[in-house]
Amino acid sequence: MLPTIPELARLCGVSRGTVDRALNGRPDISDKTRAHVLKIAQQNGYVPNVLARSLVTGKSNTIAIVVFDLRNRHFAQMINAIQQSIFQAGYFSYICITEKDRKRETQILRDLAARKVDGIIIIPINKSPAFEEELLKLHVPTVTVSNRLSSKFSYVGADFRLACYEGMQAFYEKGYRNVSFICPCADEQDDVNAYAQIQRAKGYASFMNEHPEMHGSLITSYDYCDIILQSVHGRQEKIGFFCSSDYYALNILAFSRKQGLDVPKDFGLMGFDGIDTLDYIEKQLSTIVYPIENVGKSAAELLNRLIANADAPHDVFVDFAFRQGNTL
Amino acid sequence: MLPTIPELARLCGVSRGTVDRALNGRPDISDKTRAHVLKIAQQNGYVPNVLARSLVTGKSNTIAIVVFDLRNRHFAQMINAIQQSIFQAGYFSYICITEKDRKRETQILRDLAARKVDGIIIIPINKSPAFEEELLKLHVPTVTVSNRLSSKFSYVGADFRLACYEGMQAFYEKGYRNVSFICPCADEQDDVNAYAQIQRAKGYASFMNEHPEMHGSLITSYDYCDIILQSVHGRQEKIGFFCSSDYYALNILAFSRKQGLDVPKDFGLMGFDGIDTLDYIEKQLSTIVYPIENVGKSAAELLNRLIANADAPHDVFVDFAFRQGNTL
DNA sequence: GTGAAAGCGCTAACAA
DNA sequence: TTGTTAGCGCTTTCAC
Repeated sequence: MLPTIPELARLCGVSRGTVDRALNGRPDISDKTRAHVLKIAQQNGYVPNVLARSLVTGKSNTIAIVVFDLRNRHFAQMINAIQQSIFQAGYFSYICITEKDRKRETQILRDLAARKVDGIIIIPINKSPAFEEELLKLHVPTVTVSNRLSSKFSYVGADFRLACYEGMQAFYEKGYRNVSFICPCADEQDDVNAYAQIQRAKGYASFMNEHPEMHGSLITSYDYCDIILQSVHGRQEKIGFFCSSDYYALNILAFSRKQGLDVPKDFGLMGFDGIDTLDYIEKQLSTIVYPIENVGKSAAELLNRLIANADAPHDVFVDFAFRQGNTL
Repeated sequence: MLPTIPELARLCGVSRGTVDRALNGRPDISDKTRAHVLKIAQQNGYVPNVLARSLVTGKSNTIAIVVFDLRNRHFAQMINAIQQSIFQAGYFSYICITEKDRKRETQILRDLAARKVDGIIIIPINKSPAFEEELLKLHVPTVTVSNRLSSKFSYVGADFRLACYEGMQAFYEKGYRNVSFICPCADEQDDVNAYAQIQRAKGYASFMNEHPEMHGSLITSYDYCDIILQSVHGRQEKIGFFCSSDYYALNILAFSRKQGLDVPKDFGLMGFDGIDTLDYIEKQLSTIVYPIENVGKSAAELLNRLIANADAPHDVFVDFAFRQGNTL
């Protein structure tokens, strides 16, 4: 349907090599022939076949972004940032959603290798050594984000542990001596990679360890709203809840609205991530801002360097920041 | 690095054709040879080269989703729904962001044709006949979403005009006789495709025409918050604002919180789309729900049929629904 | 400055 | 049942 190089060659009365020279701005061709070929190509709506080109060059100019969700604001923001970076470099990107299905993730990675992607940015949901080995065997430059795999893979993230430790300090300074940490993901099966979440829980635990005067617990149940309701009931002492993700905090705020609870009067609340949905709600949620746009940008740049075999840091840690709202 | 078919053939001591038969479950091969080839392939980490396959079959098993934004909840939800549908059919998808840059959109479409995508789902930002012609010349099955191009292209959307007309009825029944429509996008340059937005504005206009007792205007300025502030000031009569997108309404709610205005006491507010961010805010925004997941699903199914040359409706209109909140 | 030919890795049609 | 071969559309090398 669309013309190919041999076709243009016939139309122009020159050889395929000459057409190639004209089309791709290569030297060793007269201005006249070049102009002619270009005109004919244009007239016939010539579109190069990138697949054929990739087959011979070995470069597909495609990268893949593998995440387990898209509805979460966080991922959309990150993907957006990555796209900005790579588009200029001429890359297209596959977006792949694993839905926290480990098998699916494995399959997707295999498929991506079959499609000869030049690189992969992934928030992995697997973590087994077998998985790592498979990923390595694909021989595709890979950057892991948020969820760490092992030192065999480049990583972009933040010091989540320290971040939560500092979040706890904020509670402490505000006079809270009873703070629980809400982190349902930490409870998932052993074989799921929840690194980022677990590090956050560890930061909490480490603060609690160092402060025996503190009370509170790690809440790994998805019924955290009910648990909060019970904990708050008839209590005098200041009590706080630190969520490992803003989404939990948003749910809690919606819940307390319905229950007639007042934050921070009835309990203090803090989130994590700093998603942009927070801009629209009535309270300013205190949270730890994990600058996901920077993460995306860094991951893209790192991957670029890996692909180009250029010098690149193995890991990149972005700065987080505590943001004071009015829920503490 | 990774083995290819000729390599496996050598390793197995059979011909390339036989390897192909084994690998792709084709007939005319003994169980024994098949098993042997499969084992060797597995041992050597064989991964097919999909590019080479596509080159010969003429099918890339890839579709593209072209939108102008990703940060908007709406698009993320739609992409998610599309992915669900097409993944089962074995497709991968490129996500392309045009950022409302018309040239960029044109370039992206050309690049997609060069990559031999099997189909395209697009919320177009161009609308010129020249653009349509270019798109047609690519000979790639295409489904337009929300923003209509012309009858030359399949379309998935809703009757936005009727939707807004009905939205106005809701205002009317609540006693509002002064309602303005906030639709900044309607003001964009002539050559930008803002079909969905403009249809909404038309629904408003048509209601206003039929009801001379109504007052109000079409607000196309992005300073709509200030305009509201002035309009509301010292007014007795019930006044309402109908936004062509929930995002405007969310901004207005955030603004009125700051200004100490009370919705719906000081003014009535209605949005459009029903994005899921609404679940987290303190008010229940009255809105028109445009079921974007259905849109995504329908678009994917329609595209599938177009690609397969199967019977397919030319256009699909999904049902919208007015959702009563507490902002009227 | 231009043409001819090999080959990227695969599928598919035809021989053996 | 298996092997051989001709492309898919392109890049690249080498010869003219």
